Amino acid sequence: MLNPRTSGPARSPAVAPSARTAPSRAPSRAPSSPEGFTVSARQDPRLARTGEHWLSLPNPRGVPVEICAGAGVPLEPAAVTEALALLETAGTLERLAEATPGYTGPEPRITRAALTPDFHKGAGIPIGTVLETEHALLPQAVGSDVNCGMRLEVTALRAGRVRARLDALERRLRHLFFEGGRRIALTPVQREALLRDGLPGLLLAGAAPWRGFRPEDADDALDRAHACAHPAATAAAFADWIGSAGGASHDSVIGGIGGGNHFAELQYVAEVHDPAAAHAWGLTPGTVVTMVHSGSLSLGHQANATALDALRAGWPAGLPRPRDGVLPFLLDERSEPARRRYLDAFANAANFAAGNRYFLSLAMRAGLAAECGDPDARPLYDAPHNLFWRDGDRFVHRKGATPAGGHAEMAGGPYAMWGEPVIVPGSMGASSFVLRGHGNPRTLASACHGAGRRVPRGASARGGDAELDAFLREFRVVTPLDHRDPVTARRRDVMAAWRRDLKQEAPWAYKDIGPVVSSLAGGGVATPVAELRPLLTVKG
DNA sequence: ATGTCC
Repeated sequence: MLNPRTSGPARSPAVAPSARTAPSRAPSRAPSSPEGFTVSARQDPRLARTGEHWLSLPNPRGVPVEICAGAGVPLEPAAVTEALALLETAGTLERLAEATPGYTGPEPRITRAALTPDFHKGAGIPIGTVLETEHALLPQAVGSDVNCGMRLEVTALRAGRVRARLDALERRLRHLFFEGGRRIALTPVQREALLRDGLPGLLLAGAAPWRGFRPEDADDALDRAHACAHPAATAAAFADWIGSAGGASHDSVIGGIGGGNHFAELQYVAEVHDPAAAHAWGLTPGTVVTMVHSGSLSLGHQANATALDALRAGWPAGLPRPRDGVLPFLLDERSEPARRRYLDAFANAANFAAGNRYFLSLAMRAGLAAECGDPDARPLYDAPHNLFWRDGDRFVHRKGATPAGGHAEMAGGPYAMWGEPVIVPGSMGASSFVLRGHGNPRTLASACHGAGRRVPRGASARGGDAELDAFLREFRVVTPLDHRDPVTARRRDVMAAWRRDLKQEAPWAYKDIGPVVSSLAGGGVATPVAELRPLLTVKG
């Protein structure tokens, strides 16, 4: 079922995403947008190619670092520099253990790292980093949008039915998401249940019948909870939100999409690459799905800020703070109270994010139900890409990297047969992919979380007006602003800000998804199951 | 990515 237009070595399952070519007027490159942020891997002498789909990053600390990226993936030298700086944290850990009074624990270490093909520069640590440590926890290796992730639901609707109702759906979803239509009622007791015990906790505690809710959602949440439900001892860090005004009738936070690259999208299965797995997962051609990309809004930021404040305050006097600002927790007794506060707030934020993706999916269900008939939507997966996983004193941190377990990692659960669903969204207007993971140890069983930014934020704000207009003519984008409304469109200041933000997320600000997905497939990290194309995008 | 400060 692979696209015959793709040429490539027979060994690498070739993927030809139709994203760049299929929507005939879609801008695939932007001559006016700034270039020069990325190079091909062979132009960066710090990288060593070890295979068709693999590079290594030799470093003075001798930490094994594998990068999954074929020759066609553009890489950002600034992000390579950032990755090298991160590895110096190994030295920080040594000095911190020595300088911490009474530290007698095992030597804290960075044992392994991997970069996914979408990696690009982040705030201190590249987005697309997988980091394994022992006896040390790095909040910044998760990122401040704790449990940002993807949720995919498969509906019983066909693309034709949705396409015929797009105008009405657009109005309906605008109302649901941006005009007070979501009306998600949560009592303080329910908010606390969500933050402490996650979505299963909330739904099993006796869910209110929100629009779109199905009783089976509780079972689904339990079945699929895995790492997304983090029990927390307390939700004290978020007492304000739990008890905030609005309470039982309306919540102004939950149900928000967020900004940046976050979205909720109606898509359909355009191509099947792995018929057996696609059939098992309900991803048959023409099937409509809802895809949600969102995080913990302000909660993760608060958790992260709390941790960093504690780390700075407890930093040993006389030990210089690392230049890159990456501060680790040691697993010693002295840092335990602060670490506990962070772990609880982290768990609260992670639970909020997964719950919020559920509520965003409910809004999509409600919109579909009102315009197209019962979508009978069932979650395929909720995949966190900013999170850490703990196994004793070993931590696997993923920042902008998504789990891609294989049969072994998924044994005993609903994904044992085909491996873990890996949701890789393309840039706006482009195809997205569902893949299945193979548990490849070279990436610590991780895949990328998207196409990856190619042009830094801010830089991409310049130029690209013609391309943005072409994009907006081609694709249906629902935003808080109706740019086609004559009154709104006359507010030049408002429209300028809106266009600036949208341009930062435009297709030309991102890498092509094709070589990225081909790297995952060829490298044996995850193989494509189905390709999805957008019908309607809701942008926060 | 976030929501807010000057």
